[in-house]
Amino acid sequence: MTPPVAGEVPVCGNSHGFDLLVVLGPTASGKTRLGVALCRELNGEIISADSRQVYRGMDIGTGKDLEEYGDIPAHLLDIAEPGEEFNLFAFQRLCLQKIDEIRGRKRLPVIVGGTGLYIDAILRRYRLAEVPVNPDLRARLEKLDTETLAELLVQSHPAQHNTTDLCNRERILRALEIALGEANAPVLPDFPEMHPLVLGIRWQRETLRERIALRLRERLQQGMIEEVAGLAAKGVSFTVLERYGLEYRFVSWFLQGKLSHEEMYQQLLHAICDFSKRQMTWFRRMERLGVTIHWLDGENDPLAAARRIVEAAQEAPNNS
RNA sequence: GCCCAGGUAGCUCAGUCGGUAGAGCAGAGGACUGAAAAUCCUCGUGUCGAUGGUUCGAUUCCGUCCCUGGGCA
Repeated sequence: MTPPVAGEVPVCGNSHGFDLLVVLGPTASGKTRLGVALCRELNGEIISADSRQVYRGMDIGTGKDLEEYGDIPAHLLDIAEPGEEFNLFAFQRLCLQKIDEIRGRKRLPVIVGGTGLYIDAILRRYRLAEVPVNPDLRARLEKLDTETLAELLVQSHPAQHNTTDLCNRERILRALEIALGEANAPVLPDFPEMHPLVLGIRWQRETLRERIALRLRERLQQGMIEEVAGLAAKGVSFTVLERYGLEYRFVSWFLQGKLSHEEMYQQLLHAICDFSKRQMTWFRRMERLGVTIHWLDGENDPLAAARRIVEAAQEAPNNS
């Protein structure tokens, strides 16, 4: 097989192949490495789809692996301050913008990440209206108790998309804000043409667990605890840190004396393994809802397998 | 060799005054369009160590044997 030469890769506007590459997988599966390698061969740039790596200064705990990128451009990393809000809407907007920019440079956008919801929002084209925070509305809603708010949401907007968290006051408020504000939102721009090729890395559970444990030990040696302590010293409150991912939550608890070092390690390890399972559940759901994921065996040279799939896709007419 | 105590779910154990059993942990599956590394839901059949006996019926009672701890020699 002949690896495509930079510049000759079909990137957009053509009727064959793909014009967007996605590399997904659970945590510690080797997404970044594969994404970077494919960028080198396909003249690509990476767009990170990771809800935690957007924050500056949170490197070790989010597994940012900055040294792996080398000269490959990586977008949507380090774009927010800890404490700042970042969410699905912001991701989708920025990601679509980056896809457009990268295509403008005649290069291939390569989305790499493990946040299933974010990737799904791109691949399944969620229609998200732009609804900013509305302080007046909030002030009025704040007076009602949570149960009333939930009823209000369910009754007035039975079709509201997010059905997960009716018991969470903050989320109900936001859902109502969106539901009530949607009518006044600016008209949504059209979704760009996309013919995505989606690759997924997967491992035997047992092996992935070993990789997660190994990586966690490495991160502790690299100074993960010091990183969290440093953020706390700079004024990022533990309340905020505890919301920014498992590493930050458990290390914060350790720093506050709520857990011993050993407890922190064990509980964190367990939480990360649980999380990787939930990620896989999300990917399976995406498949069920129509996204084709080409699975690569992490243990068996995923890059070579990816090359084969890419080559086959470049020859086939797209049909997305 | 003798005397105790045990052998029940992947692990730690509970229980059945005889009617084939259930907790915790571990594990698994799922929901989910604005905090998503979030939030929430569901899932426990296993020769009850082996083999005889008593019994309508034994994982439970009795005998023998095997294994694992501990003690005595």
